[in-house]
Amino acid sequence: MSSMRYALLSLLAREPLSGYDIKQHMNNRLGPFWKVGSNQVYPELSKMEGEGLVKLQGVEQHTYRPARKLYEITEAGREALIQWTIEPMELEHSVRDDFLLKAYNSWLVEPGQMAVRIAEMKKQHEERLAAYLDKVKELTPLLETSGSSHDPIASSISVVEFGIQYERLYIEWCDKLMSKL
Amino acid sequence: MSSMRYALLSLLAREPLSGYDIKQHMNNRLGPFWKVGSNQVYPELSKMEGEGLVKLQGVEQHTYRPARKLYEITEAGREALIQWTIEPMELEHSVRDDFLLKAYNSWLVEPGQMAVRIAEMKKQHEERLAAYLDKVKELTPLLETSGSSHDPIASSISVVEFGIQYERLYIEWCDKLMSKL
DNA sequence: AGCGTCATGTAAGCGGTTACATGATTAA
DNA sequence: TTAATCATGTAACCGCTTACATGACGCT
Repeated sequence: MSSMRYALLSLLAREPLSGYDIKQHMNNRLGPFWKVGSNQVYPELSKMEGEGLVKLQGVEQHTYRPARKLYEITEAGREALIQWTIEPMELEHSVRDDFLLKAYNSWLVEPGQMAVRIAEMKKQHEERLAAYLDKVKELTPLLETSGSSHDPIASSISVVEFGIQYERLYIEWCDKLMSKL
Repeated sequence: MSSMRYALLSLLAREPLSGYDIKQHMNNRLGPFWKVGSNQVYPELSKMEGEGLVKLQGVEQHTYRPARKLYEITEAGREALIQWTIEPMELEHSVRDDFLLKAYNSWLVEPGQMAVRIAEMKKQHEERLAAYLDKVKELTPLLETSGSSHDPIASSISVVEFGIQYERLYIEWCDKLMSKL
């Protein structure tokens, strides 16, 4: 019932991966949208294997290295993922960002100290924006020329573009906050 | 260490409230930015009272109704809140929105079905946007004419304005998704 | 008669974070 | 020599969600 398992399936629907790969993809590539710890990945993969949503494609063994267990999605897994994707949903407590809460308290603190924090936050979001822009540059040439809506790259780009717009809005908001001090 | 307690203190820094009030403020007023359950509010208030961050201002008793315990923030609580607010922080896994994950899977599903979900999501965000706009209209006349950065209303407006921009971006993004189908 | 509001709280469970454990290799 | 990378996993903890419990009033 957790959406975490669907995040794993989302990656496996595109290519076979090991638990380690999945962790890396989420923490580095798909960036800070979704993160996982190994504690979640490995047990969840085992569980899903038991339910037939995922199966072992093979095990790579490089002499000295630990065995690398490659998983692939099954037909049942694909269908479960599609089902979940088209399932109706309600939007929940959207943004639970500590910095928003701090901004809510900005009237309590000295403007000078607040300004430092705003500048720091802005910088971090600028870095994230830059990373997302790089990501788009990296993905765009891989797009199918046909421009089909069934191209996974197109879906990836849509999500990253959300991230870009989000970071831009955050940066603008920081500027506005700053000017109000 | 949880930021939840600072959310409670943030409200109490503005006015004395009961546990019930706090819950209502978070779930209705400050809207879907932050939500709490009673299970968290009441034990946390007790704990904070024990730590001297908050104290009982009095207990209202309306014959038939349950006793209403009004809490106010202490000087120590105020200082703890200010400390937390000006503390440096790093930004974490920002947006963990199920719908983004679903968009990431949109290449797997029929455009027709996806279109329905996008339209639904867009509508929900439009409703939220309308609620935020109302909130700003309600807050703006309460602003101090001086326009001081120490006015809590100004801080409230900043936060709601973030929400407005966020909802606008989300709506635009839904439109873009739709046009790509 | 039944549901919603006010007002306090408790109990159970799960999901996610942080840390730990192993063990060989390669780079600073 | 210390740290990081690859690769799997386990253990402990904590915060949050959902549900339950009480009890009188007021509205439909």
